[in-house]
Amino acid sequence: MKLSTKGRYGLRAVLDLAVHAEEETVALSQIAERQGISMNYLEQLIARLKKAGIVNGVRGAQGGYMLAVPAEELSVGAILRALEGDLNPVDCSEVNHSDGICSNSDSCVTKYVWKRISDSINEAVDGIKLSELVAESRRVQTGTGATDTKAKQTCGK
Amino acid sequence: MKLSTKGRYGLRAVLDLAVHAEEETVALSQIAERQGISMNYLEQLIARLKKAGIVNGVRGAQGGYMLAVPAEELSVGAILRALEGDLNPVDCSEVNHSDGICSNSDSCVTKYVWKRISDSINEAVDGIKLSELVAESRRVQTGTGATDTKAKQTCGK
DNA sequence: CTTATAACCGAGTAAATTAATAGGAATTAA
DNA sequence: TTAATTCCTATTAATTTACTCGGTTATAAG
Repeated sequence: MKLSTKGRYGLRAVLDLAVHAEEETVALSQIAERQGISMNYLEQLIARLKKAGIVNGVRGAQGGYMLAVPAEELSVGAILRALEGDLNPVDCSEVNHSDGICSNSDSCVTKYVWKRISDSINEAVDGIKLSELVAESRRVQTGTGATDTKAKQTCGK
Repeated sequence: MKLSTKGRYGLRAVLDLAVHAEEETVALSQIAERQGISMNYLEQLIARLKKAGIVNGVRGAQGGYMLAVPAEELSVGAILRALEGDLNPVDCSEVNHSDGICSNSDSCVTKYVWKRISDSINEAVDGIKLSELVAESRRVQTGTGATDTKAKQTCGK
């Protein structure tokens, strides 16, 4: 029941992009360095975000990436789903029945549980906008002046 | 972001035990057959449940397992945590800070997100009692008369 | 007392998934 | 034309999951 590095790294990458939104485009190499993530790997993550319409890429020299959607309108849920796939705790084709229960099998009573978990996760992440994280990030960084030091990996590694 | 078979099979096993609570003890072989799960593997799952004080084992002939706690007092959350470990989406030692944020690193802003997810999952599963599932199970089975047929695996496999 | 039954225990293995690496092709500003 | 950069696909390494297997211990019943 863990998020993979896709979700963890990927959300940080999008946040990095949002924090540097005034820079028009941000090269992947910059994000990779700031966040301490392999650039090759990050490339794969950003590809998912691009496919989902969350970021836009600009090719060629001086190119890079930018948010395709304003941070105020972008939910953490949309970002995580783009990176991780759906956030359901169990793959169950019938989990979306009207009542969440199929009448066929005893084992499917537990689907009720999976549906409740799924709903609560999605509700939580859809309720957080990227702009909230940007604001929090600025609050935390303010006053240190050490914005160019490589981010230490104290969690989520 | 998926629950493993530990959680999926294990919850079904506990539910099976609760549904057959009048039988004093239930042998693992019976649960395994009814639920279509390998007995050897189930053994490992039940060991976790036992360690967590959720079930009791009775050794020897005519032995088996029984719930250690009434189904009304047993939450799905306690069961899943016993089987899966904590239900946090990210292992982060600092996630439990008073405000959920550490002032050290930019990357830790995302901890705010992990904490919100974590809280919502735990709230959801702690709010479901095993007895609710037992009631639902009886409701679904009523009228079929086919209680001895092997449960079909239509989901959660 | 013996035997069958069933919990209990730990090691080992196969399969799947995740995380990452690597190499190159296409595009574009300077 | 060249350097920078995205874009694309394949391969490999590492980790985790999902089991299997072989045994030991306890106990009810004959």
